[in-house]
Amino acid sequence: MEGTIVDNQSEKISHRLEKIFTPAPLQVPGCPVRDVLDRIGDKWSILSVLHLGHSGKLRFNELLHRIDGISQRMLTVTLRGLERDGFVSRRIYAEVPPRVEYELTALGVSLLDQVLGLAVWAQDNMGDIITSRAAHANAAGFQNLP
Amino acid sequence: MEGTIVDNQSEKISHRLEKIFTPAPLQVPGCPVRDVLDRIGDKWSILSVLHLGHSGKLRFNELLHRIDGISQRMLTVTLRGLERDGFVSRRIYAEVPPRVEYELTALGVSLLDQVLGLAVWAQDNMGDIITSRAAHANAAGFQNLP
DNA sequence: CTGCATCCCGAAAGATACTG
DNA sequence: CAGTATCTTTCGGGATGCAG
Repeated sequence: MEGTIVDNQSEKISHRLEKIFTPAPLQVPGCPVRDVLDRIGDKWSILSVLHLGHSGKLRFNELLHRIDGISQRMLTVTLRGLERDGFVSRRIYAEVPPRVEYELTALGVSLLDQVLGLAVWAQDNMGDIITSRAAHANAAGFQNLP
Repeated sequence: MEGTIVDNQSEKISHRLEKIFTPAPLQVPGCPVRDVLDRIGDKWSILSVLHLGHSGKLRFNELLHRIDGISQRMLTVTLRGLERDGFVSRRIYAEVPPRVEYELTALGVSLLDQVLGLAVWAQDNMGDIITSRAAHANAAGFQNLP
């Protein structure tokens, strides 16, 4: 496999591809890549991580108001998942009224580092994506004209 | 906000966080980050991109057999989405039997580059995640004992 | 071989109301 | 304030059949 776009653009890419495909070829059961991708793929986890990274410690209601569109229930579910995987710490203060603070762990910060790469990429390349979508929308539109 | 874990670990992180949060604070409608994250968050897009990056040009049935667990329908849907966003090119050969080859575009390769960061990270840190999950499973187990 | 159309189900997500 | 409980709705995606 020589001369592909991948090889031409970045030698590092093929090295990392080997690393990913070598142990197990991305099989569904028990594949780390699949597993982590499923987590960060859900609707709210990444947003939560980005906000926690941006603001540091945050209380439940602070997160609830910062993450646009999330419901109380989904914030709870999301935070429980992130805590379970060790990305977020949950600190409860025995006060009245109760106070709970969430913060990224070291593992969470290292995840944030990766996710930021993707987020910045998304911002930088959104123009190209929009353009491509518009082109395909036009092409599709021609098919359906009366 | 000084002295947070984020600041201590990597100065670059805060710079990129600013970049992400500056234009619009991750609002749901029309946010590039959300948009791209939704796409790569679906069950099969990333896997398809990884396989196309690994093998170069691939035919429909080759992809179907390499991506463990995907159905014919979902492969079609996934490839259409990736093509629409400009990540994958689709080349049809007017032959009998018909042949269609898929390949990453330059934009697709640049996405692959980002995704690989995440994939390698996932492999490297899976141990910690498993450990954390086990700990929480035990903790939960105690709550439910008779 | 490629891949669209249709039907259908279970899981995920939203809305709402209630509690320590 | 910080959740939990419950109900309802949405929808991803699997199975199947058909077409170019």
